[in-house]
Amino acid sequence: MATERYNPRDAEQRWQQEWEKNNVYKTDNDDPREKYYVLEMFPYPSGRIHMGHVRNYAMGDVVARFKRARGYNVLHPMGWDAFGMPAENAAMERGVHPAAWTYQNIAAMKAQLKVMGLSLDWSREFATCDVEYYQRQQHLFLDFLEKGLVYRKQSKVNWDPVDHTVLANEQVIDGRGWRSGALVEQRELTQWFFRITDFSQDLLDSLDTLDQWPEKVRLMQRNWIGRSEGLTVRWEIAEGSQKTAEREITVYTTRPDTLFGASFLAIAADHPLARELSAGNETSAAFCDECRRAGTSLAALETAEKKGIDTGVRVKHPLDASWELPVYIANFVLMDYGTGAIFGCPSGDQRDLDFARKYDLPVVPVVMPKDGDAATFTVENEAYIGDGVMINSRFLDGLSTEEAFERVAATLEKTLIGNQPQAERKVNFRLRDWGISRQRYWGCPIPVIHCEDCGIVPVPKKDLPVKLPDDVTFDKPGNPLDRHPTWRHVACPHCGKDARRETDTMDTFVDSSWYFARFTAPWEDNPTDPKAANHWLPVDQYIGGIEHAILHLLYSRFFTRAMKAAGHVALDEPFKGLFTQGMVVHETYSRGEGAQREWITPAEIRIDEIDGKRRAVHIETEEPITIGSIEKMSKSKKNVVDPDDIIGSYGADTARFFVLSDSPPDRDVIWSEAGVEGSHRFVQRTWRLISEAAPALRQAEAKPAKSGNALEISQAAHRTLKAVGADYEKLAFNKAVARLYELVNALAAPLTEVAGGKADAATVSAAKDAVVILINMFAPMMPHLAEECWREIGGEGLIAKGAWPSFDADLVAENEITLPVQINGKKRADLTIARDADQTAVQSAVLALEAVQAVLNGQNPKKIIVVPQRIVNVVV
RNA sequence: GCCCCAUUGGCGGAACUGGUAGACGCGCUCGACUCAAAAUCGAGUUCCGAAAGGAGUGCUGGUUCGAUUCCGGCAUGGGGCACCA
Repeated sequence: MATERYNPRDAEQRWQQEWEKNNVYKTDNDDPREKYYVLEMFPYPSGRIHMGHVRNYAMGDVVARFKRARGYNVLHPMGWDAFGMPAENAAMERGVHPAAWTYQNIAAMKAQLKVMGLSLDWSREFATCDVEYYQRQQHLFLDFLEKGLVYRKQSKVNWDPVDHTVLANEQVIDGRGWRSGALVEQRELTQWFFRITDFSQDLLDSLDTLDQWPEKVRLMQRNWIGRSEGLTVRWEIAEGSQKTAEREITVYTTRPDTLFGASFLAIAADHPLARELSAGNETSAAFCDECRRAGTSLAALETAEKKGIDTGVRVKHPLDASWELPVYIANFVLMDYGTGAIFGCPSGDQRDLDFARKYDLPVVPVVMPKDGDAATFTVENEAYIGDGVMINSRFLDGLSTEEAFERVAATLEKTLIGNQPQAERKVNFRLRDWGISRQRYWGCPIPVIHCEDCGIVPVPKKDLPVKLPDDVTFDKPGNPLDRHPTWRHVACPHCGKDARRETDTMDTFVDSSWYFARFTAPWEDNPTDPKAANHWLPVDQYIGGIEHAILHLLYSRFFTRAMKAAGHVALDEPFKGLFTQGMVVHETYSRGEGAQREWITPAEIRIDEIDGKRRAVHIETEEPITIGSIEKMSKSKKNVVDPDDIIGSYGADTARFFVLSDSPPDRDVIWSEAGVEGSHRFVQRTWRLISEAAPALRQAEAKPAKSGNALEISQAAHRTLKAVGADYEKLAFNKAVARLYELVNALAAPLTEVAGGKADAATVSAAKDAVVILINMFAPMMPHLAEECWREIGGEGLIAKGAWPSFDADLVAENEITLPVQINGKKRADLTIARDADQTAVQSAVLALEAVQAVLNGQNPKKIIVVPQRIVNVVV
């Protein structure tokens, strides 16, 4: 009777070869069945996959296999997000060419993914650094340029004055360059931009149609796009104040109702007026420089202490010309948003209030809560930002905030200064155009040529691709394309004169903004084959980390619209269903500080617990290591766990099953191996139960029992089948796992009986039916074990090509239900009663219960609440 | 700083649309098998309490017959903030 333990090392390889031999996962674009496109966000080829990848791809694979079993023609491709900074860093640190480094990493990671047994169509694989891919991206860029979706403008970068290099925000640590340690400056460069703001309103409105996206992602995008309705208001500069060439300052405000609470104007350091004043004033120039040094990131800007300086310029209040207000240059005002100038109403905005207190500016409350008292309402250290009733606001007093908004808007629209209205209604978006220029080598070259006579000349499509030169060096700082001896020299396609290539490459977000479309016909000479793209798109189920909730997804949505404008696809929204899986997070470990800080992988350290305190030491050197915060697994922080150990000891199925168990897939998990033994036990237990019963099962016909002893077996199997199918549809893998455990627990005794030859024919048939269902249910999660079990019980063909079984409705229905009985909201008893019993029957049955009688003590209950099919609550 | 999310036993978590809190797994305890161990099987396992019973879903206040679930405030942790991908 004893069978051998399941050996994943042997079985997994065998079945992977079998699938490959049969081309099971190769997708035919002309297959007539209904399509289903499932896609996981493709990985950056950092070198090794980590548990976060395993989790992501295991989920996608369950969906792919499940949908295949449900009869769909499934597209499930894989590729590589292969351009980006780490390859250049490796080149600088180790002298490897970025291409060599990247392709080696891809080979290593592909091997790891292969071991996982994913049902991917590898024939469609590509890397974004393949010339064949980025050539089509250049084609798209030229099309967008032609459609007016691309332009150039001045924009700021982090400049390292020692390394002569543009730094990413990530590379700026406490205002200094990560390698040189030099204070980072901001430099203005002319850079390329995509006009994503052309689509602001549409990108916002269409969020409502994405009903298969998580609400939180839609909300984040809505806030990011940041539509606001407000007023631009012109403030005249008062005579007799600081001299300036300007006559007025235009301010954007969403709160014109609070105009009578204004106590200052604040302008950005890059505002034309600030620049003008700085030219002749050292203090103001120094302050503006300081603001610019703060870094390009919004987070850095907003966490910095709020500061400003008085320019000496005074402006006239738009509703009272005799009222003059000071104009400050302030570090919290952004030139990119609105008009680069605001009016500060300290009582209605916390930031303005802090600023006013700091510089001793008046604070006049102008809005109070509806039920407030105007005589006593004051604002001290907390601004009142809500809606309410206007006070201290002259002709607005007593109005609601909305009414006041309208009155001010109507008044100022009619007031003319120099024949122009003083104010105009304006819809404003927080969303900015997408800067795609990168001063780096390892990216897609922007296919443009600069000619002294002809200006900017697009590279003709017939001259594509603009290939990256291979012979580059990274021993010197700066962009290798810039200092390449020949690459940038080229004849102008227009006039033939000597000209130079654009040396900026594209942001890697561009690469990932259309790869999903390329997968539909990766062999096509044009960027897409519109027929294939329109057949497969939108992606039915897109799965990836929540960290991409805004940028990647928004850029892809824009790109799809731009591609539509250029005729490459016929749709707006690329992703119909989105699932944001939680991240696999882990503690970080490091030694050294600041720019010297060096990250250490978990594999290199040991955790000791001394007096209840956790301490980390380096295994090799025994030196103490700093335990840092818990963060998403990333190559840069090295807090990654390689799945090879787990797959090596337990097999891919156990690893897949384990990462799908327990945690809800959209929740972050702190990585821990505790519990992997349980998953492995389940694999072995399932194999043992099935293989021991297999000789008997092979002979039997699968037939659910409708009555008798075996009924329970069939009910358990069919109820689980219904529930697991629903779980897979919702991507609730952890729940499916729990149900499978329950079913196997329930089948253990009958299968042992069958194996021992002690079961009657009806039981053997019901057991066979249950086992067939069981194997099909765990097949999407543990495909190798499923094939092995399937063959063992004499199944025909491959489970990977099999159809999802259907459940028997009679077996799923419940005739009797057990109602919990509460007394005053606390459960005191159970009542088992026919499912269709009516309210009165339930009530009298409840009153007859001993527990209820005891509490009632002969009296009548105050109230009995019967929630059909759910619960009874007796109120005493 | 701003936007979004999470918080339930020793641990991961379950609880459908407001209706039995703790399914399932891990760990632990006890038992069976064994010369012994591993593997396996069985029983128990929120906390307090001998028990009866009581308390309990980060904290706090509210709505409700009834709140892990809805609303207000707070705390802690995580993600994003436009050049990490």
